[in-house]
Amino acid sequence: MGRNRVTLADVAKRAGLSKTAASMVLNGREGTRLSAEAHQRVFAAAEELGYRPNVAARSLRTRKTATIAFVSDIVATTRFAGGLIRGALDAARERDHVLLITETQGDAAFEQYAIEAILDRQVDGVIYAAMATRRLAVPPAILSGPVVLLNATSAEKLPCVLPDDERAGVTVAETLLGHGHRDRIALIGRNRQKERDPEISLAAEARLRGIRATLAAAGVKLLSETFCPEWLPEHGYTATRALLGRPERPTAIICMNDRLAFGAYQALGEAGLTIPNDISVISFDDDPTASWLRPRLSTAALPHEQMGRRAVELLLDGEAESPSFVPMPLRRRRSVGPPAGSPWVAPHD
Amino acid sequence: MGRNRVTLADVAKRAGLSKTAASMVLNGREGTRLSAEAHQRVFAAAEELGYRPNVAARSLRTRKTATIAFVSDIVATTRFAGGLIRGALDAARERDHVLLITETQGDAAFEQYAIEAILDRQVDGVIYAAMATRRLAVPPAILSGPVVLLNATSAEKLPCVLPDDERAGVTVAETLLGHGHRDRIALIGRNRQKERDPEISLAAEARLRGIRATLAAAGVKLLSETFCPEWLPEHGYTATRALLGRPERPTAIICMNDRLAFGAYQALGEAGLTIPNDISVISFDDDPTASWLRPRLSTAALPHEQMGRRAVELLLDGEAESPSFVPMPLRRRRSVGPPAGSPWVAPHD
DNA sequence: CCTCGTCGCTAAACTGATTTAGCAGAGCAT
DNA sequence: ATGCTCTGCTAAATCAGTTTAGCGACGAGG
Repeated sequence: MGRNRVTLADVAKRAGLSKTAASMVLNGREGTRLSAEAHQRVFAAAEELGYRPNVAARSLRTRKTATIAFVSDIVATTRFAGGLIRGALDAARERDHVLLITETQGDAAFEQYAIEAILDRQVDGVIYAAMATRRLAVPPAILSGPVVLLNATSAEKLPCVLPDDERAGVTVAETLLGHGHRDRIALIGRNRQKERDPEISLAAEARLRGIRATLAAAGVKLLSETFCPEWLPEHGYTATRALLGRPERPTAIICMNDRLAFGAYQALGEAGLTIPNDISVISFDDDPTASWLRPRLSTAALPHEQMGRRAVELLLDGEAESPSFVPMPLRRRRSVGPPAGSPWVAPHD
Repeated sequence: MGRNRVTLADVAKRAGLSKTAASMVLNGREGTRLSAEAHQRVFAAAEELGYRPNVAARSLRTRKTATIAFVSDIVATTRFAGGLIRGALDAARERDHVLLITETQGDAAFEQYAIEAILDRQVDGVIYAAMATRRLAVPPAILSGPVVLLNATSAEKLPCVLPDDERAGVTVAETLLGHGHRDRIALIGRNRQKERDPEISLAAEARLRGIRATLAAAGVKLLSETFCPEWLPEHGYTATRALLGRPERPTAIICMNDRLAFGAYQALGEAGLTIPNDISVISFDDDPTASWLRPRLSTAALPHEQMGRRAVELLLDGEAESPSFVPMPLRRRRSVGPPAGSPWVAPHD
């Protein structure tokens, strides 16, 4: 790859100057006393020869590689990863950086290997990303340089980027209240593990907190809270069926994520109920399938692209206070309406 | 990052030998006449000091970076990309290589930039990936080194990795025939553009070819073929509704991809039909949602991980004939059964 | 005793950039 | 004429490895 590349020496020779001069001109160094004419000649020579610096050679001297490592537990392979990487990629490009991607697959040996591989390549910094928003233990080796945690926190109080799940909980609850739902709002997806163990999830507790605070402030209590062993479609399906078997039917269901909502749609469809006429559904994540459903699902979106972008900004530009919370915008679609049988008219959305 | 790393000189000094000796030992060079004892000392010193070579320094001399560029049009961000990257990552790790990821977003300027960025970093080779299986134009700059096309072909007959869509078409048709479906098989997702223009899709034509050849060989004709402007859920929904409005109801529907099948499920559900008792559905891709559906969808899986892996193998190990077709395994789930009203018993699956 | 080959190892060149230290010449004041 | 500063530029060191060329000691053969 690139066998006969033009080197700085070639440029210097063509410009009739020394490598030093060429280097300084091309790097736009201030305070050098090279003549305007020398500048011209160097630029012209570089242009004519199509000169591109050799990053390896440069970084050997400067210890900067303009390369960021994106290390994830397993995120790079899941559907959730796309946005994270894409955002990071964009922000990196804007800063003339490039992304080296590795995956630990949650395996200690792989992690060790991955980290050595990137450290050997002298990356300028590391973005350590998690698939699920959670607290994690950062391998000590990467603490030797700049690190930003993406979708994660750690005991070390490292700079990190997190989705604002609590605020999303507020938004979701407010939306339901705004449509006139009051005392017949059901919640699907309680999960003690996720709520209690920050190493498993930070989202569950935060979303719940936001929802509860908002409803409480409006003097509203949840009709029911259904526990689920996981946040998968089948559990949403089971939970919803159980819900429909109870005497008092809810006017709205909050699902802790879209996969649960997916299952809820299936159960509601089977029961012959229409969304949102009979029951409204609202959720979190904005999984791609949310807009495949009929009616399309209203959900608070995980701002993956923004998060990936923010991580790079934090890493390269510094500043910004540490737990950087990225807002989760509500995707207003068609799954939320006024409570069944109410004379209420939906607000514009 | 890694300010005070141990260098080869440190190792050599500790072993009481020259840098040359240390280098040769650590690289396992044959034909050197260094004593067994010298080997011992170098290994011991490297181990004790935790020596790790500086890749930049090495590659400056050797012109090998043990880095592969993964350039995609837009693939890295979609749900389809995950497996591709994951497979490539795995295969790269096995060969002690690392992946540099960039995205062109289908934009010429971005592409130009991305390619310069990776060429500046002296990557050992490039994997050029497309989101949709198609023929594309390869930017000349990357032809200066080893390239493998992933999920794509080109006019230049470069080495490439493709899913075996035609064989998948055969499998899908065979499955339906195997369950006893004959003359009432409908097809959803015909699309002239996709079938005709290889720069848009290679899959449509290949899948269709496989299906037709197989049915023809069994003396079976398709009941109907429905055209769709895109392969999205809404089009599958519309097409299925249209299908159900016809006098003769199909016993099985082949969808050209899972998103169409998703829409088909919705239409069938609304019509009160049960899968597979009333109608069987089978499809292509194995999108993650395929196993969220009720019943779970039988579909010929795009072998993304295998493909990513194969691309790296092709790039690094060479050999293997060029259009490397990766089989698409059928995920046998619950959406296919014997034709409605038939006394037929489903084969084991 | 001289030459030759082999063994075990090393000095130094080389990769392509950045950076430090400093040189030659011009202009000015003393 | 001498010393000084300023201008415009360059030689050489440096980064951390790999690779080439070859050196000194030793033993064998003539």
